[in-house]
Amino acid sequence: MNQDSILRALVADNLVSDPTSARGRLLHEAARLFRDKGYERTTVRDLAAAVGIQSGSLFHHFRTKEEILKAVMVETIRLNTALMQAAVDAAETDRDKLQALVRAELESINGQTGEAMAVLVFEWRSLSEASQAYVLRLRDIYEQLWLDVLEALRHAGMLAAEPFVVRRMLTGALSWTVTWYRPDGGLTLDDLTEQVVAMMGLKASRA
Amino acid sequence: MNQDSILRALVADNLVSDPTSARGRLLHEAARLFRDKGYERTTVRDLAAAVGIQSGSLFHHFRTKEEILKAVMVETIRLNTALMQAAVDAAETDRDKLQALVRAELESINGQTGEAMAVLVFEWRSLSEASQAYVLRLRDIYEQLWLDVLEALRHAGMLAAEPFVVRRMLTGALSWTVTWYRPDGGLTLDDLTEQVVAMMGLKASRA
DNA sequence: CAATACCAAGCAAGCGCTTGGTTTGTAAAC
DNA sequence: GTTTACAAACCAAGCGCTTGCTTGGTATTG
Repeated sequence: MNQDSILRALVADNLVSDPTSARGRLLHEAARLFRDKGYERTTVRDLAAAVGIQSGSLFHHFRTKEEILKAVMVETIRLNTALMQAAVDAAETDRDKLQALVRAELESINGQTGEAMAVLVFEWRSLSEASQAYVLRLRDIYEQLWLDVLEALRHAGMLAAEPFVVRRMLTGALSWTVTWYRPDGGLTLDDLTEQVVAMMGLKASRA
Repeated sequence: MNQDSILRALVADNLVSDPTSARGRLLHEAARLFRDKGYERTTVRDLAAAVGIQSGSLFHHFRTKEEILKAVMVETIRLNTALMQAAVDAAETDRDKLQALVRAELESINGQTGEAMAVLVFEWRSLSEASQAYVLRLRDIYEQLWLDVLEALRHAGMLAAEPFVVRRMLTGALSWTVTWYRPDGGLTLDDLTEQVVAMMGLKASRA
């Protein structure tokens, strides 16, 4: 399963919008605008202009502006959960699984879905409470992928801190790369992955 | 130099507003509101109501709403830079200095100045470019404190990754605690500091 | 008696969203 | 293979409300 086929499978199940459809293009532009200017500073007129329609026509596709924000977040989580799952499945050892997760999350934050991931981090409070609860449930699935791997490492004596603390620190550290990492800065995502794993100082397995 | 005397010195030099003055109280309330609802969602009427005056009266103290956001950020950085400097100076070894910095930053994020620190992280884009540039210069001083310590550790062979990468990861990891850490959750800031330092897996000095 | 701090009222602009009507794509009916 | 039918997609206009900020005047304080 490569990235493209994972995306296609989700589109087929109607869990993610086809990027070439009107809805898909709007969500992509919305993610970019929300990241660049913030949700509140982005007007429905901005969103409409970005896809070349009138502001009123937006409401043919979405009932409210907030629904657009929610859709950006929901679809992003769905896609990345599937990508993460594939990354974990493809790795052999727990250490490799962790490295694969770090690499995949860095990719999701700084690659194709980067705009949407930044929105997920920085525009959280602009979601209504009901939407927050919904997105949170999706996020839990995603987080469990991490915790399973970290707990295995902890159990093997390779991890010096509590898995849930480690995961939260990693969430912050990796999310934050969106504010400073630039692929043309002489540091590849592989380099970065290596540095992160090195920094964590995993010990040799007791087993 | 304890924390109170550091604050008093800054107030005396007019670098930070007296927390008991009208301006100081407004900035404190503004930080709280900006963190809770975001800068854009917080209206000047909200701000005025929080200190018990009319919205128009705000503009006697600040020329624009953005100036309030800028003041929150500037004063917070000034205070925390001074606190950090004191923490570093008080520690002996480089390892202890790092631990002191981690502890101090966790304190600043989750303690008294927590609201303002969260604003600094999440409301950055709401600042005008001119203000961003100004705040960035102040931040550089603060960051250099960290880099000096991390470079010393690296030089001693205790650090497995590049200092500037480590600092950026730490910035993200520690900032992120504001979204999940609760002091009443059975984990003290000391515990957390310990876990962070443990997670980094500092090696024994070569010296 | 001047400066500082505030109030009451409201303006101009921009906001999300609605409305009534027109175009466009598609596919069956003839 | 043209006509008819109809929904989806869109436009032009603008409504009602909120926003940051201004104005002219009044207390309060040293």
